[in-house]
Amino acid sequence: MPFTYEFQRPALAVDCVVFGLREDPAGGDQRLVVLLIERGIEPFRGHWALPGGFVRVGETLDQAAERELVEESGLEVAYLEQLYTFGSLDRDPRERVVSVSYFALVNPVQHRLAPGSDAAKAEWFDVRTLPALAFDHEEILAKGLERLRSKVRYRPIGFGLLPERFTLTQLQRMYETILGKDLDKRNFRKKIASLGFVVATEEIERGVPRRAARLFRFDRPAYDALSERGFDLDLV
Amino acid sequence: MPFTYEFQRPALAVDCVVFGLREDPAGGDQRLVVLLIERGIEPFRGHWALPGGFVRVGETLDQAAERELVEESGLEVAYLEQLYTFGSLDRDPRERVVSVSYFALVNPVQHRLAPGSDAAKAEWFDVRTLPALAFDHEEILAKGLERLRSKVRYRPIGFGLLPERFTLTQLQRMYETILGKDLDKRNFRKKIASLGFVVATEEIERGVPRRAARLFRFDRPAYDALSERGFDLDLV
DNA sequence: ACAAAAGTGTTAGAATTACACCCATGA
DNA sequence: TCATGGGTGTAATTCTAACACTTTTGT
Repeated sequence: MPFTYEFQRPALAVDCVVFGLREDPAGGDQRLVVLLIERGIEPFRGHWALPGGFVRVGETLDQAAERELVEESGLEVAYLEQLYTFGSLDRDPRERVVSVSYFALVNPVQHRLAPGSDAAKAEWFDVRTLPALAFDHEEILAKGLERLRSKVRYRPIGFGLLPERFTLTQLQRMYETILGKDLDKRNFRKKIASLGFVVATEEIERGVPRRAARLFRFDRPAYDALSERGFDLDLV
Repeated sequence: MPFTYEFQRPALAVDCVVFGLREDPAGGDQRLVVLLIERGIEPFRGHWALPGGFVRVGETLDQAAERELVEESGLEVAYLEQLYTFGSLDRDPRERVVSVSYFALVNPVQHRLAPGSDAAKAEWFDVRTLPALAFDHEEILAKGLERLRSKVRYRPIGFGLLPERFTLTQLQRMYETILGKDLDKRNFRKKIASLGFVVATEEIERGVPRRAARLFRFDRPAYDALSERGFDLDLV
């Protein structure tokens, strides 16, 4: 080992803030939800926590985050990005653990959860009514929410929360749910149309008890081309 | 140790992308410069690298970043924030090292460098004409530049690159240098005046061979009050 | 026929951009 | 007196925000 003794090798973990959208069972409202795991082992056994775990040998940080999500919940994420690294000295009561946090979005078909081995159970919680969390996970979650709310305004990440094909009303409701405010339907559609990377498909909704809406999709190549040439979106 | 063997304890380092502004000796141009260290030890001995080093026992990540800056260059930073954590497997030829990168701004009076012990020498480089860097430091630096250029547009961090008291022309030139484009003097001043947190002092420049400009300062309490009530700036 | 959401334009006000000259100072 | 940057306003244009009714479809 070429390093002198005073350098530390803290344990290295990843923790994931996973967001989804869910229809409120009572009332037609939509809610922003986050995935939590009930811890099956100490410390904080029985407490709710963000899905996560230790980084393994030969595994990058991104890989560790994705693996933990699959292991603990069976999820495939539509969007994953690194959030922030938490390194206070006493964030884990066992010993020093540095945690690299991630921010993930999953679309509605993924919401069926298959809890894995080291998690007692996994559940979606409305971000406005969270239980007390283990470790410093409240701080991590707050950082994730902040990132979602700011980034969704200028990058097309919100599509990760929707199915492949979506209606403009679904798209608008997604923004309304994340930003916590109502948007004007006509102005919203004007803006979306002007962007050029939300394109109509030939399909329409099926099986709805009303006039069926046209389905749209996010055209990533079109977006990439635009953002290459220094394009700025400012959605909403 | 409560952890099973397959978990890794990579060495943990911090690396800092430190920006400053410098007057071009030839021609009145201003340049955005970044601090690099010539490595005095292997690996990459003799190569230029970002200032940084290993995190010590009992030291948070932020503390490690600040300490490294003082040790390697004698700098006191005006602004420091965490940037991104790099965890590819082979970024260090010795063994796995995970690096938490930081992004720092220093003001001009700090530009006198006092190289420390484990750095052969420290020097400022124009960001447009960088040498080849050690490790994955080019990637880290690119991330830092990207962060600076995007964040400076909506947060008042650019003041970290200026002296306490500055003229409006200095402020404008700072934005022009970072963003790489010219701004209109009258529109720029109108915008700054409308923000309300760049306030005139009683002082004017001294010792300049021309009409002296009024000095302004950044009023942090005024900014904090504004940004509390959901204010959005959109500088420039 | 009715309920429920889909779809569609215009106008007023606000914000942004383009643009040029006189002033004060020190050398 | 000259060179240098300091300081200032207006008009055209673009963008944003407010606003309501008709259409389609399934029950």
